[in-house]
Amino acid sequence: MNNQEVSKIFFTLADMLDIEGKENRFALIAYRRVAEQLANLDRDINAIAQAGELRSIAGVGQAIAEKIDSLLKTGSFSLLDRLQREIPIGVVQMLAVPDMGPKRVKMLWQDAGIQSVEQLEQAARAGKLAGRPGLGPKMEAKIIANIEATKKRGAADRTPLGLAYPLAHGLLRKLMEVPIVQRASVAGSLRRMKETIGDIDLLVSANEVEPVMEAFVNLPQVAEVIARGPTKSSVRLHTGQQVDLRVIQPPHWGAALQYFTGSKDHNVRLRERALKKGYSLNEYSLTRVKDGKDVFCHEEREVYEKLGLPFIPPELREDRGEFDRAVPRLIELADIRGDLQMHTTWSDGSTSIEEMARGAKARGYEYILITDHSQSLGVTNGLSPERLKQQRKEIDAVNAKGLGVRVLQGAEVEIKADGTLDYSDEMLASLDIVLASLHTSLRQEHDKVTQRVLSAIRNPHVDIFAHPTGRLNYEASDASKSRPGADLDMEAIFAACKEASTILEINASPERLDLNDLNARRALDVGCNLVISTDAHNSAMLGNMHYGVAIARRGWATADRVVNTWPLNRLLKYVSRSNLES
DNA sequence: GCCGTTTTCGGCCCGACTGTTTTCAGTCG
Repeated sequence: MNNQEVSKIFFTLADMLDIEGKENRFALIAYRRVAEQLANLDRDINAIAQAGELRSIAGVGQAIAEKIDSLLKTGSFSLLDRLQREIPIGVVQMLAVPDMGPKRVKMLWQDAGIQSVEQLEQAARAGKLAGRPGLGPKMEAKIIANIEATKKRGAADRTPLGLAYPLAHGLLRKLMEVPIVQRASVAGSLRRMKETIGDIDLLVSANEVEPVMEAFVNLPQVAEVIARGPTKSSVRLHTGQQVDLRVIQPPHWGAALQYFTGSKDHNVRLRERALKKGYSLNEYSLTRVKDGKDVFCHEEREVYEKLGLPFIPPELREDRGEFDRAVPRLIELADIRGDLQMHTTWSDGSTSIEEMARGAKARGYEYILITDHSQSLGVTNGLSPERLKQQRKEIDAVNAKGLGVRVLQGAEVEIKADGTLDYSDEMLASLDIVLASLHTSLRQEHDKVTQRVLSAIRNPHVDIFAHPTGRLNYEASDASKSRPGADLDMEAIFAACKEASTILEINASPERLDLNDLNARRALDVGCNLVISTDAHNSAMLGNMHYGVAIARRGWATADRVVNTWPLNRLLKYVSRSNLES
């Protein structure tokens, strides 16, 4: 059982106890906090259990540690067994319908015998919900609409970052055109740059609320207004995403931005700390408990300062130790000096080498690495050894033009199903920097695919292991192209990369983001170095770098551990040194 | 159920909006 599966069981356990309605609500909070921690863990839960270190996980005490142990050894524990016997799974699934919480689910299950989302829909359509306690005709209609919307959106209830980011900033630009708007920002998981986004949260400060709300709900992207109050409105876009807008008075900006950026768990920890310092914190201000005096924070930074904390960047606000560990200066986009994965018209890209070089120069880069595909990847027009030699001549010619950016020759070399590489050692030695990656036979079983990758990582000519897991995460409309990553032993991969000085890539392409944040953090803890590359297939895609930087920041990366922040001579020395060492 | 520069018991973050209500419960974040 992996981390995500164990996490899910604790979420479901809390849901079942919630429906049952007998358990102390703080116990539910405890189970949910642990579920959240498990989902955010950067090490394998089985390894932690074997080491007897379960209680080192925040929120895990004696009782939950025993439950996890039992779960990993036997697949269940007694409380879970009992609840699963007593509560049909369809009843729990009703909680996924918006406006259906534990109280309503329990009431409809026990009083009306409704045991699934399908039965809930039938009952609502038959008019059998209205009239029951707390339910009227409006809620009945809403539940039908909610079920329909859920069906329409399908399994993908979260929006990939690469889609949500431009969408949200487009809306924000429109809101900033409203004359009375003073400041505006994205908030929530989007500001934290999570790889997928639930709702898009926007925050605006203005002295007057109504004109902003009016502009918001009338934006052309809005399909439906879900809620509209004096400080907050929620809408659904034609593209399906829910967007929440909060409008606050200018003096509240700092507290409000902090509050609406979350995460929820981060905020709970922060407010606990505030209480210990004698303040109550809400989205408007810090309030001194002893005399009720409000302390306004015009800037978000002041909230942390007044509580005696360093500023915690949004990407770290996940209750993953950010209050207990020293917060380093994280890498920034401006630290990036070059891009070390891109494709050109030589293989499956649509931009020439020279155009890529010019695009990189425009972004202020000092160097780029051309990494067209190797020969066996036929669908991408991968390069034969002969064409690779011809490409070198073109690169030399581009460098001779003095564009102000150094073009290096590399390749994205396929790690074939048997673990061998797609070019001879002699060919690899002729390249400046070599990437190796998986595109085929991703579904090999755990040990086989891990060994295959380990042999590539240990090849002295391989400098970078690119998009390590191979996962793809397309938006819902294109979900058929999505796929989970290979079943790799990441601990073994990280250990081998450290040993061989092989660099691990964070692929900044929005449908990859691979390594993800948790893997990046673990890789850094183990001692590996990273590279952030766009994998651009045209010069516009070089602009995806900021997504990769965000993932690195979420992994607590400093610039020094990311090799494409280094000057070129340091980078080249490093990769040649690693060749010699191995 | 967890936890402790208010430690082994008594606390546990804080508020907005809707619908169904005559003052609030339920849901959501």
